[in-house]
Amino acid sequence: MVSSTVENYLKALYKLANENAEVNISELSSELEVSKPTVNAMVKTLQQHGWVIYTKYKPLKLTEEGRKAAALILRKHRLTEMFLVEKMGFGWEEVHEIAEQVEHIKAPALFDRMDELMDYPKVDPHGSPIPDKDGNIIQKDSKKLSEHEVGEKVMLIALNHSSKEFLEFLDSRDISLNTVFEIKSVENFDDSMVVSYEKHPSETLSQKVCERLLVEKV
Amino acid sequence: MVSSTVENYLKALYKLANENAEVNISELSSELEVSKPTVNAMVKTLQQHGWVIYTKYKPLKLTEEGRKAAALILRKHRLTEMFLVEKMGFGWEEVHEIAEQVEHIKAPALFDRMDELMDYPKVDPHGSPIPDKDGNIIQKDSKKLSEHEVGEKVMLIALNHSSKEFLEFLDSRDISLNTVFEIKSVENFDDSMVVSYEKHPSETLSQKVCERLLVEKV
DNA sequence: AAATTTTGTTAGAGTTATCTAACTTTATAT
DNA sequence: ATATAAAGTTAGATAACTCTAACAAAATTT
Repeated sequence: MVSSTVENYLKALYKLANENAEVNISELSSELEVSKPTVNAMVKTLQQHGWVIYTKYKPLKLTEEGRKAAALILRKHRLTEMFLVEKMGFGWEEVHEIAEQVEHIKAPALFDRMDELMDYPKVDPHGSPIPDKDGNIIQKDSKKLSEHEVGEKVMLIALNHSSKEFLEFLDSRDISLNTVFEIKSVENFDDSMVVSYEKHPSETLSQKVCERLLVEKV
Repeated sequence: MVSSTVENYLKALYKLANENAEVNISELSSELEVSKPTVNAMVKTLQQHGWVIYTKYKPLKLTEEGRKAAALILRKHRLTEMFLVEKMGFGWEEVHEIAEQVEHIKAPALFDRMDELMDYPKVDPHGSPIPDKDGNIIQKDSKKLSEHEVGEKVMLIALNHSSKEFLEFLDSRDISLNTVFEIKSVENFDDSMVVSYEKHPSETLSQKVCERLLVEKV
């Protein structure tokens, strides 16, 4: 049986492979906060599962089976997050740590039931897509709020990064998925944006925030 | 942080201590299906946590802290089982294996929320009491069906053992918690009982079954 | 092109949880 | 009360996962 440890390496590899296609041992090492020799050793295990192709001194390549196996863990993670929010009343900033543990549970029926009870949700509480049972993932296309221009109306459909701190910041400004922003102005100096939405006629969002909000035009 | 492995030793110790007060290394060894030297080594870990008192060649004694720590794991297990049945539509025969994994999750909020959503249940789906947050457990007193006599009317309030096979047997006879039996006759030869309940005017239950049904007079 | 930095590997060791084999202690039976 | 059986311990080994120190290879800089 695959250990949680191995599953976490696979998840990290998948995440980095989505950003860069090729992944270094060093990158994995800092992503997982373990030493490079530890990653080096673990690569052998991943290779034995057929999840990665590796030759000495070359970058890691995730195989199709690796991609699928990782997506299925992600599926468990995101179904759990959605279940915790939708069916158990947790806030979107509380669910990541719990899902980090629940995702390793070996009980397909549990996740199938969550899926069913929520009527097969397509995204998690942060707008990230939930892979299907075959590990296929449909990424809705969206742009960063920062890429839009004055006058545009856009709806928040997902978040780029979902740290607790960022989620709490959004809570404090009453920003949630599906919030519709109208861009009032863009500050040239620091790329901050002034937007209006719902009961907030004028709110300034820093560039850092605008880069993390994924929106689509409405 | 306490590993699941250690938690499983503690659980087993707690279970055996409820049956015998004093527990042998050998008993633990066969309960957990690990070798005696392995148990021997683990006892040192349990001792370091202050969960057990041990001197060479003497039986193990669970401490009060050990009892409490074990009860809190049992609490997580039983809340999970009840949640799976009550809120997720699982059958009582499906939940043990899942709860066996979920009980090791370190997220008090998850279990508090289950508790709250179910309005603080007192028993799990098999009628076993759910320990409170301080590890206190209220054992309802009950007798085995086999200890009752012809003519008595009794209600099923819990099960002694909850193997999947036994639970499936009960399902097949439409027996569930709160089923009220009237004892029609007792067979001297094999101690089987003929009972009537609900839509079953006459059903024969073997002694083995009658010993596993915990009932109270109605 | 050589020097430096970054990246990757090897070697050796520690921890946790497990095993078997061999031995000792305690309990049981004749 | 001695022999046998059961229970417990010690020693030594293994597997998974981690580390640091030292070295080698590859990439980058000057």
